[in-house]
Amino acid sequence: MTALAVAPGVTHWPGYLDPAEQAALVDELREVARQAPFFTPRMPKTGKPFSVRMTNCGSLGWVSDEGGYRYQPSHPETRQPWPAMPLRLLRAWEELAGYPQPPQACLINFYEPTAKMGLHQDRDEEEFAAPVLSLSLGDTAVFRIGGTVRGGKTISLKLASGDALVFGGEARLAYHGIDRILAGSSSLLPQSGRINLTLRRVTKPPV
DNA sequence: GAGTCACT
DNA sequence: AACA
Repeated sequence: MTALAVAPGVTHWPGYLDPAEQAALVDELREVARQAPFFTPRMPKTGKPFSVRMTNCGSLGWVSDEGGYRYQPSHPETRQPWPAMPLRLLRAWEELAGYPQPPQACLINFYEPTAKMGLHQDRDEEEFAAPVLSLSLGDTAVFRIGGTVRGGKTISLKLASGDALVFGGEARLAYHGIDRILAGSSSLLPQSGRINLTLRRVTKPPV
């Protein structure tokens, strides 16, 4: 498996999941979404809806609404605990994250072909020593990542179905986002669009 | 004056 | 289509 060093702290693994694993993972995510339905997050203060829909698995899930960005142990609408993280995701974390503790949160974002994600930092966690692991399923996304200051230089790369991307170390707080979804570039999903999984360690491990 | 902007 |  080829690891591409995209930038310091940023590694891209094209085709990390083979097609059979991708299909099996989609099946597992379908079950997650049955227990924890996709919801539409909203921007803090303004309440403006995101263009992506999301759900989570793991002990904590990332949510956003008028009250702000936060991690919480239960679904914001059903109030049920998030479903367990599929073992396949825990294995991917063990293999790629280089962090001794398991991930606590897996955010599942669904991008319709018109959905975008503006440049932002993942900084709602308390543990920045752990990297962020991203897995892509379905249509290819045009991903952009820069440095830790807004307005700095950025680079663009395409994330295809099965690709893994890890950003940690000096890139842990890098600004990143999704410029565009290339509709119809994959036939993994029954509809066009993309699923992105982001696995994160939220709290510092107990000493 | 920034923003998970909004548009060109 | 990518970039700014």
